[in-house]
Amino acid sequence: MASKRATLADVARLAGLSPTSASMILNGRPDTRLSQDAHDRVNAAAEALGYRPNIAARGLRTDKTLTVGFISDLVATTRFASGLIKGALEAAEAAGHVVLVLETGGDPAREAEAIAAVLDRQVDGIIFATMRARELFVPDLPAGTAVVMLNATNPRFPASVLPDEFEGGAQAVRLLVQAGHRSGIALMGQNDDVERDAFRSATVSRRVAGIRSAMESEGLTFVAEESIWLWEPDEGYRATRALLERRDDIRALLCMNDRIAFGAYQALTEAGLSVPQDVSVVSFDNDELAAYLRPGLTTVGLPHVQMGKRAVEALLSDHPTGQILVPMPVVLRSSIAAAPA
Amino acid sequence: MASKRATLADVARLAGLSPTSASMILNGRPDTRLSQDAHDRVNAAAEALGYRPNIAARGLRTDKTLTVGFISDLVATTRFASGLIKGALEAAEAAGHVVLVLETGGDPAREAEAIAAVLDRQVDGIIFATMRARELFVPDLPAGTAVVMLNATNPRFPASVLPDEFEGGAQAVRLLVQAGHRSGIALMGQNDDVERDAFRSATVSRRVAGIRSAMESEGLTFVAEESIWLWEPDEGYRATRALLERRDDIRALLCMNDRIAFGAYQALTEAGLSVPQDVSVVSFDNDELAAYLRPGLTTVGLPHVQMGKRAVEALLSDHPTGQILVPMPVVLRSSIAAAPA
DNA sequence: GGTGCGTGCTAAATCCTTTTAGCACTACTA
DNA sequence: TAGTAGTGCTAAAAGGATTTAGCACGCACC
Repeated sequence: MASKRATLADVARLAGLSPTSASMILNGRPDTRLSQDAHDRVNAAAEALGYRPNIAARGLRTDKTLTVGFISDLVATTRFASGLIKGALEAAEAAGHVVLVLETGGDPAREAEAIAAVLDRQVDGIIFATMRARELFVPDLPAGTAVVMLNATNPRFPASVLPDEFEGGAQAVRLLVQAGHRSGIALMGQNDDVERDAFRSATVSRRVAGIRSAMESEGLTFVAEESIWLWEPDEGYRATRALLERRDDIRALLCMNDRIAFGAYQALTEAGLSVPQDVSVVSFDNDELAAYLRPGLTTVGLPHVQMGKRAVEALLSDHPTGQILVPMPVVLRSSIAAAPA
Repeated sequence: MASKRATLADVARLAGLSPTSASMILNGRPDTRLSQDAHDRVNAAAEALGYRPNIAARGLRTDKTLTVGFISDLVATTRFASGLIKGALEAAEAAGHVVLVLETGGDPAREAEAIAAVLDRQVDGIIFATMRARELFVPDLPAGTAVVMLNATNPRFPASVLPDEFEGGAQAVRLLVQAGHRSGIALMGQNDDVERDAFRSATVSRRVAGIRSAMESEGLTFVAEESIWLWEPDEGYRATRALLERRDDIRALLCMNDRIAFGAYQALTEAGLSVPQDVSVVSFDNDELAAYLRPGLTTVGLPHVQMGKRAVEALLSDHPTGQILVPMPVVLRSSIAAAPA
């Protein structure tokens, strides 16, 4: 029904003023000496016509499109991705912006395409997100393009948002220590001797560093460190089973992620050990999984939504720069019990 | 470095022609009588300057923005959401379009805002997506706006994309029947007597209809139907436990979704029954979960990605209309065994 | 009575494309 | 020799906003 959108000219005409005046009034320009009467007439006219500015036309003149580009390697794989997107959408909405989401699959050609596509649309800034934090290659961009790296880093773009993995790693250790665990703690998923050269991601190494630092300052050592190549339930199951066959003094498992912990649960159950009475378990990520397990898995979560939010906020601030470390929330459930005295 | 984007005028100047000619040549206008030489010069100039058209400016003139709006109630909750988005992005990319993603949380006010925001940006069409298929209320839109409902329906907008739940439900039944199960089958999550008035969603009722239809045409009946209010692991666990205490003739569980099945696994394990030797399990959705379980859960999946894809394809077709039912894929894992002869 | 100033408003340019209408020229026809 | 047709190209408008520069008027002042 609504035949055509009203334009500024329509509003001006209805108010009996020039488009210039209408524009100034609707934009609340200060220092303009238009009469109160003119204000009233324009506002009434805009209201009556349901006027909304055409953002493309405005952008042509002002170079602001109230739109940001979100270019991600993967969108659908993990809950991580959607959390980042959700956070970005929230912050954008709060700032009256809107988000163009593109996926590259990590393919440089698609990435170049994606960049071109958002640039063609004159976005106000671009967020580059990766699902596994890594150093991301980014092709050349016109100077002055605002860029924030999300869960990624790049030397050319100083602004980045990352989870505070070091502190998160330390917190996981402290959870066990606070419950009285000082011995029989195994680290599942990481063994520096084996994996020295296996670069996983920038953030994982910080997670490990945080873990080791906290262990050291508590004066503790792991009773075992199981290297796990693929951090998936199957591998977690296998590694835990092997560990339990070798030793009978395991009292706590510090798992590098929830999927490993999931596998560990199964191995523990099979071995007739119950969580947390016999063995406490703590891990990382706060996957959907962690809530489904019985007993619920205590885990140090990845703050996806917060990260997405902070990234957009940084992007829309005057000069996005510096590294933002977002705290990882401790999600307490029921997988840690007090160590036997 | 790149100081400013080259404009069409720059290209024209470099080629020694008018912007008109440059535009026509670059857009491959037929029936124009510009010389081969002119073509060559313009193309060379565009190449040299790295010219890319400003889509906003073009849109101003042509009313095409190569952009679609994707308005969803939830973005981050389920893997479902990201699957839909991923599919939409893929199809859009293939068509040279780009996607504006907005989230409304199901709140009518935010929904109205979202619609206004995409309309302000002159999108070529809008997709309304919901995470639990339902009849979605949509405020008035300017006539002629292309709209496709995704996982939702609305009488005012005839085009919609839905999973083929009827057929999917039937397939789940057939999986059991093909394995020889003809008795001792329990339906977990649905009992018509109890839930007659509890409207879950348009698609769930079709799923149920498909299940019942297939059971009937096989001449079978359920040995038990457990109503489950919230389709989460905890409830699935509880319901299954209760069922197993009541009866000892259960040979197969048809679960309404994977999370119920997950809870059922736990109850079965506790009862000393193994999947699939003692009890076969089949369910719906193909959650991430389903792959993590041991043994892997055979499930009739929701075709998220396909659905997102089809929705955008429909939207960009001449006249989006009609209901598109996307087949639900059977994902075979290891949770169904042959029934004892 | 000329100058200066404040007041209230607008014409026109600009952003970058596409598109309509038509110009200027040559070659050919009648 | 005027008229027609074809060829190769362009001027200018349009699309919807913002912004710069400045007009016209009334009033006070010396």
